[in-house]
Amino acid sequence: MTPRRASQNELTKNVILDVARELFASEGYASLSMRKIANVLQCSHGAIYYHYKNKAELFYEIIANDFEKLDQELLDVMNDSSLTKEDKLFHLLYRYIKFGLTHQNHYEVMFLIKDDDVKSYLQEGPNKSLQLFGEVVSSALMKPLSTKDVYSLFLSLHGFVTHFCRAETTFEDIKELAESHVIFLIKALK
Amino acid sequence: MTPRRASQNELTKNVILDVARELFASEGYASLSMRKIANVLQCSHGAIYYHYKNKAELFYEIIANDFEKLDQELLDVMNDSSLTKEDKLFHLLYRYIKFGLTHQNHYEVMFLIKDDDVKSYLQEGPNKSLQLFGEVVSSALMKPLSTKDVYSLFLSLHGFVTHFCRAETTFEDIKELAESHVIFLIKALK
DNA sequence: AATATTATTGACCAGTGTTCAATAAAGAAA
DNA sequence: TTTCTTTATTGAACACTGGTCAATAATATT
Repeated sequence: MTPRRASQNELTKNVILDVARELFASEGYASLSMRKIANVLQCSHGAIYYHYKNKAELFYEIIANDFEKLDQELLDVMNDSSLTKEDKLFHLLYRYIKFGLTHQNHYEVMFLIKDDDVKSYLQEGPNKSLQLFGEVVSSALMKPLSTKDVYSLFLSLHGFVTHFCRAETTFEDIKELAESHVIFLIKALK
Repeated sequence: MTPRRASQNELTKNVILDVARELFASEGYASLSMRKIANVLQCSHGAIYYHYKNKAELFYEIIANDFEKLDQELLDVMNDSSLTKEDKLFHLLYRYIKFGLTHQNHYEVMFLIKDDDVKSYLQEGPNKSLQLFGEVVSSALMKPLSTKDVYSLFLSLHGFVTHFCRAETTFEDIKELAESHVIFLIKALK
């Protein structure tokens, strides 16, 4: 049996997470195998399973962070006192798109993947973000939105992000289109 | 070596397609393996590769059909003389959603799957449908739509379908929501 | 020093898409 | 009818995947 690694370069959750996060951002969920991660970490794939029950759990820990980042981003726009209410509304939607397209592989796991193992970990994340989204948009609009309208608005943004995630387009490439999409949606709100 | 099957129950593209289409509708792309199809067909999985280069090619042949069905559905609404222009617009959007949600696994491959093998077969399909969609909506709206607005409208519907595909919700379950989503989007068009 | 705990390994399992030599069946040519 | 060719089929093999687990090495505790 090969000797166990020295405690200097101990395999911790954090070490795994750092490596996995980076690989994941460039390779995506399906393409990134536990063995590939283990390879970069210079450990056996079995070792990862000591720290994480399975692939879905490992990836959820990465994603959980992203939901917080997304929520924070929405709140940041909301609390930016240099923006008018009108501008806030625009930027809320615009920033959502930007977030999705600059973290495409993350967005995929957050909102797109059908895999049951993955979904079992995604309980509050999406709902919480959706709720915050609704509150924040309502407040920027200065008019309470119906749940249905929040849904429509959110899903319309979601469709935009989804489409360009699939096409692996960068945000820079569709900036103008994103802008016009947001303007399009704001018209529906009035 | 096991004797080759009698020519009576010959393995043809059509036989494969029929079985694959059905299994695929209930199991989805990722979960349906070539071996499972072969199993139902009572042949070896290798035999399928004689007729189809790979899994993606087989599934594309199924999907190609679906694009035609979708296009036809849009045209049917367009040519329904019992509908006013206003109603046509509504039904175009509504029927798009209905189509997506009643053929979820098909929709997934048509517009959602990231897999490079699959995408290599999906060249004209989506673009052609999008173009038709734009023409047909413009005509129902009695006002030419900018490419950007067609995109926005389409992606907003797409987001709706995508979301409920992921959640594996039936169309019946979100009929009212679909209706309000369509109304929401029509507001943006005016 | 002996023992218990923790972390790691790698063989193994069942599954995947795909390839391909072997071969059986059917059809054409002699 | 016999030979040859073409076509369709099989199933072993390959390189992967996520996941499990007994063996064991390193570390902590007694």
